[in-house]
Amino acid sequence: MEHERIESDRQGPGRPRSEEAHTAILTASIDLIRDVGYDAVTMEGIAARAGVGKATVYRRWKSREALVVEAIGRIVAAVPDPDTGSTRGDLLALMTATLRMYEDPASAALLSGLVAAMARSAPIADAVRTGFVGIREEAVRRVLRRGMARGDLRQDVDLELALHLLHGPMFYRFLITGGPVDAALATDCVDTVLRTFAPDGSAGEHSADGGRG
Amino acid sequence: MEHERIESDRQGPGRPRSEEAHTAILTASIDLIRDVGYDAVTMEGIAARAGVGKATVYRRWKSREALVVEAIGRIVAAVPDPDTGSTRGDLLALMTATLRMYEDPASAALLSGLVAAMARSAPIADAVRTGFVGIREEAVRRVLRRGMARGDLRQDVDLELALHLLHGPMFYRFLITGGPVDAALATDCVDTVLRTFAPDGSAGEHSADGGRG
Amino acid sequence: MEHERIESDRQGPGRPRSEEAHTAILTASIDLIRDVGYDAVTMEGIAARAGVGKATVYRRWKSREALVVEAIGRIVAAVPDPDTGSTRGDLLALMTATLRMYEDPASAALLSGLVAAMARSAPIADAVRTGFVGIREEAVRRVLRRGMARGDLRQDVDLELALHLLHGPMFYRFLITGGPVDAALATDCVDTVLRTFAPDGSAGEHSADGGRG
Amino acid sequence: MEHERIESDRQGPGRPRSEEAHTAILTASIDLIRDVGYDAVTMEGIAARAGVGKATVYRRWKSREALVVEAIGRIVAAVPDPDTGSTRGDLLALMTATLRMYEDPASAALLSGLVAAMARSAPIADAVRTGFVGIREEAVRRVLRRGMARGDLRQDVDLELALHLLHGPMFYRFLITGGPVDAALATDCVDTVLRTFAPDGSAGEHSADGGRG
DNA sequence: TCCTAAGCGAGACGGTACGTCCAGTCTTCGT
DNA sequence: ACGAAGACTGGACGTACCGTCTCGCTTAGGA
Repeated sequence: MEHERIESDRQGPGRPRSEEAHTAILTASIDLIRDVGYDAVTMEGIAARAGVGKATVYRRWKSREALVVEAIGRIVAAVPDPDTGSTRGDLLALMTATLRMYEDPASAALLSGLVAAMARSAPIADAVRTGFVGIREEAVRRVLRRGMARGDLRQDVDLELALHLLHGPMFYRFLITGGPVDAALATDCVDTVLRTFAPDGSAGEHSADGGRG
Repeated sequence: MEHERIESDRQGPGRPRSEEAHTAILTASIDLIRDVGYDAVTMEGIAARAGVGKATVYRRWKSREALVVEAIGRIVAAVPDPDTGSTRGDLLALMTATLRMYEDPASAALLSGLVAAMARSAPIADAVRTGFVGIREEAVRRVLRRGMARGDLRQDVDLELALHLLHGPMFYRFLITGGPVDAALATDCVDTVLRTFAPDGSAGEHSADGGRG
Repeated sequence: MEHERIESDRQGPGRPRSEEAHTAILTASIDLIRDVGYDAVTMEGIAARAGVGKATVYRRWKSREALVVEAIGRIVAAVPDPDTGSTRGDLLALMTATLRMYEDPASAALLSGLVAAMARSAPIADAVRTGFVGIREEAVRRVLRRGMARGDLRQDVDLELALHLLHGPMFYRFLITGGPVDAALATDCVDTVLRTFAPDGSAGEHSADGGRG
Repeated sequence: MEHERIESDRQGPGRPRSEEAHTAILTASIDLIRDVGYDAVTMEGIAARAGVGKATVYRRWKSREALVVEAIGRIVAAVPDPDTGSTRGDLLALMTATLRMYEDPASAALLSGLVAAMARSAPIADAVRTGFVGIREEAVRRVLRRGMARGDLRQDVDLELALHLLHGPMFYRFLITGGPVDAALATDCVDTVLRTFAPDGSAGEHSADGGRG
């Protein structure tokens, strides 16, 4: 998440960085994204709105993307670790959390910007993969492993394929088709995974219709 | 596609517009998107690379977006309309064509640039959707409808879901996880779709293993 | 004088440079030097005061120094070439003209600014020497040569020494002691020069008292 | 000389100021003037070169000028009080001491900077007048008064005019014409003063040629 | 032997100006 | 009336210093 965040954890010499300024900058960033849109957000504008010098912004984040990543990270960072008793319930809970990210305009704007940044910058891509995406993927893996242990799924589930089947379609719809990223799509993806990796003797237990109708 | 293109079809008085200049500008745009990415493309840079005055660019397109939209239209590559006899063969043929796009470094760079552009510009997003993506999706729909007619698939296939299950995972891997977009993934997706929408009496006809081993 | 001026005499293609902008920039520069002093003059301030973009300033002058040098050139006031019939009268006329420069608050402020600029910039110093000071010195030399020809002065007058004796004390008082730069001082300097370089047989013709009492 | 020096003579409670830091700052200042020139000297650079915090510099001097004045004061402070037996010898001794100041590059750079500072700051101007200039002027007055008592000069010497005739020309040459401030000029000035204020019966005792040839 | 006060190096703070780049518009000349 | 060339105003970029303000840490004198 802090992919380009300039770290300074240890308390070295010198005046410590102001947490006030930090917060003011992040708040200003979010406000500006919401007010004028991601493209119109400038470092100069953020500094001015936050009542902060430009150098204070650059001291903490090397780029606008890095800053916005952290800003929005404050909103969408929480990823649940659901335990509803059924694999289907757990997966739906995770997907619903992800849905909320797509549905919130600010988060969606950030996500678009992140993808644009990832397309051109390997470091940003890595950071987003490990920080932003990684924790969501790990949550999915946890649920799937629990499902295998529980017997809801086959023992040889291809975790990576399942992951792609769950996240890929929503991502594609969000970025490419521009259609609604809604509960129906999420449910379809979950049921597709459940059917694909259903235990041998129970094919059809979760029918595609069962999840929607 | 020509959403913001400034038209001038009628042959008024004075020197007619140079078709050379037109082409040079579009070519320069595509080259620059490939080389430096959409964000780093500037009108100034396009004009310079095309050996053209800035006013000449603005005279024809009123924004960078409008220009890029038209440039994209020029590179909508031909998409095959395979008829191998089986739905699985047809889908694999389509996916293989798409694969080649991801695998070719130049195409991949362009694709990244397009996504970045889409993320920042609704008109570009629309243009890419209807032009670039649309023809690929239509090819998939044709194959799926033929499969339904042929009896390879259920009669009530959710075309949109199928489409997302086919393209989403590859797209996600390409942009987000950065992993290999290869035949294995393509085959898994095809088989997932075939199983999900298999006719009622023939579940398991195409096993996931069968498509890979 | 145009030491760092960026030349563009030939009329190439493209929009010609605006003479309006040029004048506005120079005027703004002079005004600002007068108002806030050389050190406090900034390119940003000049551009703002002139109602001009910064790039327009930098397109014409590479540096603040280069700009100020040309601005100075514009204010090289006319220097009289008096011919009162006597060397003493001519010198007093020249010194009175110089006096007016010291006495006028605006000119004095500008002069201070120039000296400050000269102390920090060799190119500016050169420009002031040749453009501002030079013509005044040449006027003094003309009068002295005429005095030598007329027989008011010795034939071997050390022109440079005379020049320093005339201008040095007033300059010193203006900048260093801060005392009044008045007619009394000017007259004393003139008479000192006349006595120092009086023809051999006429020492004391112009007594120091004679010029004041 | 310590015009803006911040005093702290009394030994209050708390840690006393480090004489090491003091010396390091002054040394760093002189080194930097010599190395990069007065213009390029920054408080930040001085502190860094001295291995000292910026606050330590500002605690002692409130401006760059104040600091540099003291720094160079350590070199050029001494003014002789010559007694060679003749007024001419005494004046030449004083002027030679002043000459050395103009000839030393570091001192000359400081002098330029001081004039620039004086041109804009009354407090600095006053401080330089009373400190830097004052002690030199007082030395000249002492010598002239001794000359009057001795009978080398008239009893009604205009001390201020004499002072201006001695220092003005050198100062003018240094700042304005940029020519050499050398012994020849100094001697000419001294002899001009001696002739101007020679006792009534002894005009020409010190001819201009006598002082040079 | 602690306490208090002021010093210390370090470096972050809100700012200002730098010199560059590009946006989008506006002239000029030559074709 | 087009073309290219390039100047125009405007404004964001990322950097360097400004002079001030904390930090944690000495380093003294007085309690």
